[in-house]
Amino acid sequence: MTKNVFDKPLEKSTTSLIKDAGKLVASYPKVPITVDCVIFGFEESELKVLLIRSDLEMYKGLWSLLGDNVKNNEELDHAAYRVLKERTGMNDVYLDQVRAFSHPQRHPAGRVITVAYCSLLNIQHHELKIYKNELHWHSFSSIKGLAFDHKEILDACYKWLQKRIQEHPLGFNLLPDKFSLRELQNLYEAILGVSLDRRNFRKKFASMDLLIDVGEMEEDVPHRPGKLYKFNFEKYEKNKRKWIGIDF
Amino acid sequence: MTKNVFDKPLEKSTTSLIKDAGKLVASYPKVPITVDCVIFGFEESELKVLLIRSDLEMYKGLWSLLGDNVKNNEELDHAAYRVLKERTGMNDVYLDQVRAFSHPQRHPAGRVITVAYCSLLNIQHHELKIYKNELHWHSFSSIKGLAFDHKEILDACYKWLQKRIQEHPLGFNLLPDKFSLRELQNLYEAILGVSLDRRNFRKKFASMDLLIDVGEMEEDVPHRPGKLYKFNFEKYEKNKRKWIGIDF
DNA sequence: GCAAAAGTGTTGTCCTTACACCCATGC
DNA sequence: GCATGGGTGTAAGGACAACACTTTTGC
Repeated sequence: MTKNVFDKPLEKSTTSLIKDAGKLVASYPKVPITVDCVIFGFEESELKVLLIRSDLEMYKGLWSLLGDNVKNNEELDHAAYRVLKERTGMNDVYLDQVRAFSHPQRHPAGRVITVAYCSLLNIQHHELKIYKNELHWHSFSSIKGLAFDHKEILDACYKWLQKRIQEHPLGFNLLPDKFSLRELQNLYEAILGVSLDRRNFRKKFASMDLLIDVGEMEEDVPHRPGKLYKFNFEKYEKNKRKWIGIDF
Repeated sequence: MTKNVFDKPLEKSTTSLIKDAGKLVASYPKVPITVDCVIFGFEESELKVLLIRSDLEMYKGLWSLLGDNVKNNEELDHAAYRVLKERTGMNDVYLDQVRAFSHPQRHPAGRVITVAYCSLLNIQHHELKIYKNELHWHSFSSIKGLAFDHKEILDACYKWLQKRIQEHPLGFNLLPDKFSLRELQNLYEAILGVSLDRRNFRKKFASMDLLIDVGEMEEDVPHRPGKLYKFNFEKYEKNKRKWIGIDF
């Protein structure tokens, strides 16, 4: 039994209230915070990621995620959008927070905590406007080592993506406005790392009734052209699934 | 077109590598970091949460989550476990990171970023050993306002829990070792906020074949006693689901 | 014997899976 | 005409939802 003056749970403690919260917080250790953005794209049936060359001498030659420090009084979300804007010139992109990484040795210069953000975007739609530090798309599967712990962050975001894409229609952000069912299927197969039955895949999406036939066909393909569709975001938003089901 | 010296994406940039990473990081703004733990329990068919009285004068009388600042070179996970240990005396509890909260005004004393952790535990199993700041269990549904932005954090963790419990057998951490199907169903109903068909619920768990009949019955119940079960964690770990299914 | 919850089965519907053939186009 | 992928249907099996009655126990 602890001999504590507050032994009885429900007794009101009136002693030792802290008046100067500022002083308290001033006594906390302070840490540099960064955000790192994992930007996925899709092209030629392949999942891609935006990387830049690390500009640290000690990581010379290695690639790294798009990141920056978080400014004074800047929200993490804002910092992530800012990084994306500054590094790529892109707007109109949605970012999701994945999680924080805090190994004390994760940054060679001492402790830096980073918060990972993830996004998916349409390579055709979002032209890179800034190529500083050799910014460009890398095939996801070819990525071996990265600067810092960025490989670990990337892998965590990839798992996040795999899960997320099965529950939300994120995948459509990776495709052109108008896409064929084959492209859609390639996307899912590439991200989930499985192959899917074509007929069942098509039936699945047909039954969801969330694809709009735009009345056009593929062009410049060396085989029979497929129909083009776009995703019915409005309908999706209206009928969002209220999911109840125990499954493990 | 930007007139940038690195216009060509694939050209190797050999200029302006940063030699002194320490200096760079030293120039980053630094922020006090805290962790906050949302500890869920379950008792008398009700979802509960551990709270303490805020010890800030300005939040006098309000309840708050269990939190503390993150120490120098301390991992976030470690800090969360430490808080739990220090505040409750509990060991052997799993914590999951939910996400970071970073509104610049979320802490009255200035900017503090917090990372929320969530856990579920068996109230019977984990006796509170420390009652400092009136630590005790609160009925989740009765919680109105909390200090700081802790209500927002709590709500985010509740949503996280609802999703999580459908995909992972977390719920069993909230129950006694041996439990009846009724208790299990009460748990799911309380957390998901729905009512479930008893027969279908039992069939579902029967078909999973993850419950072990311990050959005992409930005692001291004012009605026909039910069989007691325990969860087969080993079998679950062996057969973990490889889930592929598009559903939104 | 009454209240309260335990325990149990069937049926219809829907979703998922597995599987094979003809069609349209470019070359 | 051949290669390439587009487009389609069906049957079986499994999961899920809806639904009501009998049993056991405490009081």
